[in-house]
Order: sequence, then C-alpha cells, then structure tokens
Amino acid sequence: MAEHKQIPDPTLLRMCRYLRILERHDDATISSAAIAEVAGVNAAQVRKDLSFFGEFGQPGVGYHTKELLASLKRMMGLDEEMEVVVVGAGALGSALINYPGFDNRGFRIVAVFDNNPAKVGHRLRGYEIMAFDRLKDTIAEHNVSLAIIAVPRTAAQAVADALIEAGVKGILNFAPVTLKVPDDVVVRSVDLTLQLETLAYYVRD
Amino acid sequence: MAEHKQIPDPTLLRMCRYLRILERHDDATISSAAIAEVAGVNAAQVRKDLSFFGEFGQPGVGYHTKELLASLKRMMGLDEEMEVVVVGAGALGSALINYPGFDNRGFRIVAVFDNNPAKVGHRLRGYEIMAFDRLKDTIAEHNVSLAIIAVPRTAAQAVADALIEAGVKGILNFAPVTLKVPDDVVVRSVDLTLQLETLAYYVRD
DNA sequence: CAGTGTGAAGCGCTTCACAGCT
DNA sequence: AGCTGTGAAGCGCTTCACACTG
Repeated sequence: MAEHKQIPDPTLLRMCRYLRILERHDDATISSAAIAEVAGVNAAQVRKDLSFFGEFGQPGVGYHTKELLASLKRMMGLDEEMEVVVVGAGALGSALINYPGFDNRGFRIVAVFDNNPAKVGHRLRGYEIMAFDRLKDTIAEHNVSLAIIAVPRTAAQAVADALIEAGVKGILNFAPVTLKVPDDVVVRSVDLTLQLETLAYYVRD
Repeated sequence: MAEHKQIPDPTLLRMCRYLRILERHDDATISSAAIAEVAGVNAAQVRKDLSFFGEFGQPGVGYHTKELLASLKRMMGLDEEMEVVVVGAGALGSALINYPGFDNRGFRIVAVFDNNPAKVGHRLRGYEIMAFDRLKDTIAEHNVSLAIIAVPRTAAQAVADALIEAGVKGILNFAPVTLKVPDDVVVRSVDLTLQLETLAYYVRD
C-alpha cells in the first residue's frame, strides 16, 4: 500500500465511476449534482471526493468536463497503458480476457498462464497460454505490476505467492479465499458468489 | 430492502465468508480467533458479527462447528435451494453459468436469456437460451426472485426494469452502471474493471 | 443566483476491554 | 485458564450547512 493511503478506499472506487460518467457526458460542463445523480450518491460526497485530488470546479458553473476527466485520469494513474497478466484460463479467465472493459481502459494483457497441460501452448483470443514456470521471467521481462487471479480456490494462494515473488504489486483476485500478502502488495478480491449469497438473505421469505 | 436492514452490510458479506471457513473446518469446535485468522479480520469482529444472529458459543470452548454452520446457513437463507435466472449469454454469462460456486451453494439456474437471434434457441451447458420476451412468464412460472445481469452496459437498465416488473427482488449486476430500482429490490453490483482501476492507483510509480 | 469547497456534525462500523461463564 | 458476549470508546466515512466566488 505504501504512502498512497491518504485517500479513502470508497473514494477511490467512486472516482472510477465518476470517470465513466464524465466520459459519457456530452456537455462542456457538469455539476457535482449531475454526477451525483448518475452515480447514485450525495452531491457533497462527489465534491468531497474530488477535493482529495485538488480544486477543479468553478463556483456557479461546475466542472469543465474534459479538463476534469483528463486531470482525474492522470491522478488515478489511468492516463497511460498498464500491463497485466492473467493466471487461469478456465471459463472465468477466458471471459476476462474477452472482457472489453479491460482493453478499453488502458489495461493491456501481456500474458495468460495456466497449468493445465491440455491448454498450455494453445491460443486463447490471440494469447498463447503458458505454463506457470514461465511466470517469473515473463513478468520481469515486461515489467508487469498487475495480475489477475482466476484459478480455483485451492491454487490461489500459491499463485499469489509466485506472482509476488516475481514482482507483482497489485492483484485482482477472483478466487474465493482471503489471500495473505506482504504489506507492499495490494489485493482486491471479487467474489462472485458472495454477493449472490447476501441477496439470498434479503430476498428469502 | 424491507425490514431486514438491522444487520450491517459488511457483516452480511463476512458471514458468507465465515460459512465457507466453517465448511472446510475439520475440528468439532472452532474459536472466534481461529475464524478471524483465516478470514483475515479481528476476532472481536467475528463475535460481534455472530451476535447479530444469536448466541452460539460456549465460553472457554468456542463454537460447535457443525451446529454453527447449520444455524448460520438457515439464518442467512442459504439452507434451501434458490432459483436464479441469468440474463446475457456472452462471455461473462457463459462463465457464470459454468461457475461451480453457484451450483454448490444452493443456487439453481432455471433459465438463461439473451436477445441475440444467433444464440436464441441454442443450448449453453444444458440450458436453452431464450429471448427476452419469455422473461416474464418464465420468472412467474418458476417463482424466481433472484437474477444475474450479464449484459452490456447499455442494455442493463432495461433488463433490470423488465426483471423487476416480472417480480424479481434481488439482482446481481455485472454491468458497469448504477441501476435505478425501487426500494423493495436489492441490487449488488460487481464491477470487474473498477477494482482493477483502483489497483492502478496504488501500483503506479 | 447557481454551484463549489470545507469545517463541523452525524452516523455506523470496528476495536477494545472486561465481566462472566465453563 | 480459555473464550464468549457486549458496553463503551475509537475511528473514519458521509452528510450537512454555509461562507465564498464568478
């Protein structure tokens, strides 16, 4: 996590949503109320979030759409392409590789790994599937700092360990486990069934 | 959301994780400290979370694994099978249909919908893909209250509206938009790129 | 006016700390 | 002695309210 921790996590998540809203906004300016409306949050929240990064607005007018977008992208580290590796070429991994959102947002998949011998060497949407033993040199060679884990639960921690040893600093984990990682590595977990299970609670009876 | 709102949302999410930990635990008893260790949270947090549902523990001993598991499953509404429909049979939808986690946790997919004429009528892992015009009667017929949205961003709100009109009360949304829904419908959004984008912030430079 | 930026209040989740039980 | 259940403290995010600005 290092020294970046001054900005609240919920703010960071919302910032990304604001970016999308700005990208789809046609007018030259936009108010915090307008952003809030689309994002489904409080307008004061939007202003407070933005204020973490600086003062972009003009009282009585709002924010200049393009300017704000460009500034935020840069401050979020999304203004330049970022290399990512995907580990796990099962159903989920394949879907992620095909997912247009990643390409479109400046993430470039540089390699796909899987340890299933039936898959290694084959191509998946143009990417050659490599065995795990090529993790380290590939990551070093391309200077990759982000990885996506889409392997079964039982393999996830070992994969994470290998990725971290290879120098990865950020992990997006789709396996349903809590990964143990050093302090300087950031993990985000997306658990597909967890969310569905909490819905069951609200919906039953 | 209705009258269930007394339990904090973060607690609900953690409860599901505790369930998994209990399922994989071999000893007859388990302490809050042991659960906390695996879940990566504070032990007091575990006890507080559990206390929302009742008093299950035995001072000096801990919790009886199987008993606790059974009680929690029932209280979370996960003790009986629940019908789900999936809307969107693209890469993500297909991956979700294949995802073992759903089957294993008591969710039964009863129908898959997609409006792509090239897909309608075909089968996907045993499920016939149906056009959207069959949404309403299928949901009514099977008394479905949960739905998964895995369609492109632009179609998501319309799909949500149709699902809600058909009687769905809980939606797991994978499209990158904030859905507008009535108060009695619960939405959980899983945004695949959002998480990756926040990682970019921590990892850059 | 219309709308930003922000101190201060509000609120809810997390953690502490300890009484109480076995 | 070991561990639970919980009141109370702590802490951080959200919302309010308003001075300020073009």
